[in-house]
Amino acid sequence: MSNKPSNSHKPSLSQRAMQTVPRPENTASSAAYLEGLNDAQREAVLNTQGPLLMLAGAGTGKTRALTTRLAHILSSRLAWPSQILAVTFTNKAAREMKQRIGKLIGDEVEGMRWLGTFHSIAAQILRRHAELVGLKSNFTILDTDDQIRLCKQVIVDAGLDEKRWTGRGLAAMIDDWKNRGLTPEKVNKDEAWLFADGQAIELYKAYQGRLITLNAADFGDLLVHNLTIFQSNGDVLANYQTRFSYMLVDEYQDTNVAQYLWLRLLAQKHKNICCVGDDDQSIYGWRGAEVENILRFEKDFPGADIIRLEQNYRSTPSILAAASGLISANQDRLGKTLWTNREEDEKVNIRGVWDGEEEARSICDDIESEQQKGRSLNDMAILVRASFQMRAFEERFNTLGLAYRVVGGPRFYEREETRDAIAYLRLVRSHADDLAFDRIANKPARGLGGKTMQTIHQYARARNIPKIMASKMLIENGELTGAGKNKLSAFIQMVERWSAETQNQSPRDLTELILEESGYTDYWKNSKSPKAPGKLDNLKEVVQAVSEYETLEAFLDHVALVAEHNEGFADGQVWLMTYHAAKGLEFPVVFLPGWEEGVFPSQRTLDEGGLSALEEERRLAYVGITRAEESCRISFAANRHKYGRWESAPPSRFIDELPEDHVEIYSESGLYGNRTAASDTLLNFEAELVDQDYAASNTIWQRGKKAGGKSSSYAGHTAPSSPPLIEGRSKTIASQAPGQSQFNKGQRVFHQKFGYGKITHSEGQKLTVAFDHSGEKKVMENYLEAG
DNA sequence: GCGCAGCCCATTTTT
DNA sequence: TGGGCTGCGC
Repeated sequence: MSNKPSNSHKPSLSQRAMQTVPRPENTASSAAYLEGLNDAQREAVLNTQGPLLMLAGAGTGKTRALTTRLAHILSSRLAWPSQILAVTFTNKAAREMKQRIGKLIGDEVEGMRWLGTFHSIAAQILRRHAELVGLKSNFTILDTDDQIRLCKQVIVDAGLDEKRWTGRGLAAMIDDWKNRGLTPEKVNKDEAWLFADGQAIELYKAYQGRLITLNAADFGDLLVHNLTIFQSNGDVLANYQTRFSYMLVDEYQDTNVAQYLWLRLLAQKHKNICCVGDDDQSIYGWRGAEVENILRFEKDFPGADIIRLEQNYRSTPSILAAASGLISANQDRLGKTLWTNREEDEKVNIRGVWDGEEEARSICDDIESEQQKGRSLNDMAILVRASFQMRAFEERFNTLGLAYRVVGGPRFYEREETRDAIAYLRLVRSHADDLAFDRIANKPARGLGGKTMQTIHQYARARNIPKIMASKMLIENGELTGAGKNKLSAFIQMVERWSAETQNQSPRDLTELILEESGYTDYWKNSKSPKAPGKLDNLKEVVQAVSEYETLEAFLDHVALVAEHNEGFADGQVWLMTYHAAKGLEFPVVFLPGWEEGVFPSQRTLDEGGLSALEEERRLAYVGITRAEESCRISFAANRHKYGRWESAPPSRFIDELPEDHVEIYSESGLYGNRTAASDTLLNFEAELVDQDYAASNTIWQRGKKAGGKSSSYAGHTAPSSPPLIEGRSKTIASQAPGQSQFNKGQRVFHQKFGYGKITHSEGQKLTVAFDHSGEKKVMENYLEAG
């Protein structure tokens, strides 16, 4: 756990951090809110002038320091609430910050109009100056799904093959540019070849043009339009620069280039910008976050002070040591030394098991045994790398009748029926919202098939007018006839009537009216889909959500920017979520299953990500371990049922990076000890490891194995009289009768990892196969299929 | 316009 | 393995 900042080119950072910045002589420094802060936190609160980087390790009381700082600025009258810009990434973080400041300073917090997410604040600014980028102030904010659909239209309109060039692909590329703050004019010409044979930038332009016609902005636009406005309207920028005398940014390691530029522009006048973050917890690189922003802070803001919060109040020494040891394998980091004065307790557990089912079973056994010892289910969490890993746990929970909750998953406002209902409201608000029109014009079916929609689309595109207008013209000039015409006409009349009703009815009543009259509710009532009852419930939820707003506008803005919805978790449930979802949370007991190569780090990362992606995976592991307060239990399975096939993967390289002194290995005797078919298989995959350069000569899990393994009673729990893990293994072994191979010499076979080959030698279940592409290898027969 | 069979694919997801 | 999408047939 050495504090060895490997970035030796930036020595001044650590040096600075060592220095104690003189505490300002300030009467407020004796204020009650400073009590109980440690030295670093106190400094972070009182050092208000000039740029400041607060490097806050996991569990070091970051939020406390940050909210106290704001309270201090306000109560010292350094600024009015309206002069403070405080940005977060999530609505949840913004809400929490507001609450906690409120506890310190009371109602004054209500005046903090510029406390919010990057996107909500950028949206506020953009609404004020929309005309400067060709929008009207009531522009629609598009979500990801709208973006993709619009991209698809742009691709089709450009006459490209929509199978080769997908909407999703174009949207991803445009997003990437926007994350980097690039308008079509600023994109490097070479990047035109990233998509559609050199037409990428043209498509980006076309997409932006469509957005203007639709009077819409996507998430990325909120920031990029702000930048455009600031850069070409000095007076507007100066206004905000003057207004924001203090700035505070949470989770700075997650900012993308556009957000960074936005902050830098705004901070130029007062330069009182405080960025809080932890480079070791940067896990959103794949979404455009640039760890570089935090690594480079000092250069960007000359004269910056750096404060490290390193005293951890969350975890035991072993957990901290494990996390610190692991993360020290990363090259690009500022380096911190987390420490704690908590008592040493249980070491970090590492357990190897036979397969995924057994992993779920053993973790659930642990959970039940903790529960019997009086621990609440709320206090335990299982964190996974990817959601496919959740199924095994959910199945096990259901079998045992253990209450659990999954955090994440499809969100309320992203569900089909919610989005449909919202599309109706959007269309009622703005008849120009073609994306809403496309979505619900024929849902429920009104006989408006692809042909009619096609005609409307082309007519509208040719004249650059909204589709509703195009529809009306097509009806009037007789280009549409028959049933299609009548149905379309009736639909438009309905929409217009609803729009008129906006004046007379509350948003809630209007929503109910629309869902009723449009036939949308009936559409689900008549549906035979097993999902229909749930969808109807969700529609009621939408009505409920709308009723909390005074205007349709307010509700729609909420929907666009606050994609979350209170689902109201019950108490007494085990938490199940991804590492990403767990960031910022903490639990007494944390289970980290699936530490195998290909699962964690993920296969995708191994295949194409390179070093930086691997480092991000490692940070993810760091985030996972540091969620644990008392007990952290890592496991890996020798075999895993994945995509309908059995796969065997070596333990994660991250396991070998954990410091030996702080971990304890519990491996089953059957797995590593006795010579059984199972252990042979393990020996075999160990051989494969050597092939692939994975296994260092003396890895942790091999040491565990050499030690003969410990008993399968785990972490001091009483082992069940008949260990449930036996069932799982015996079942698997039973399929392979010992001694006799089902394959013959010369037979063609297939192996998951090595592909096709021919058996050259057999010895029991150990077969030697000459693979077509991978050469000759010894493998166990249960990894082979007849080829 | 709908239903079904076959096909392809398969991380993480703050706004 | 299984969910989501597509293309075809009614």
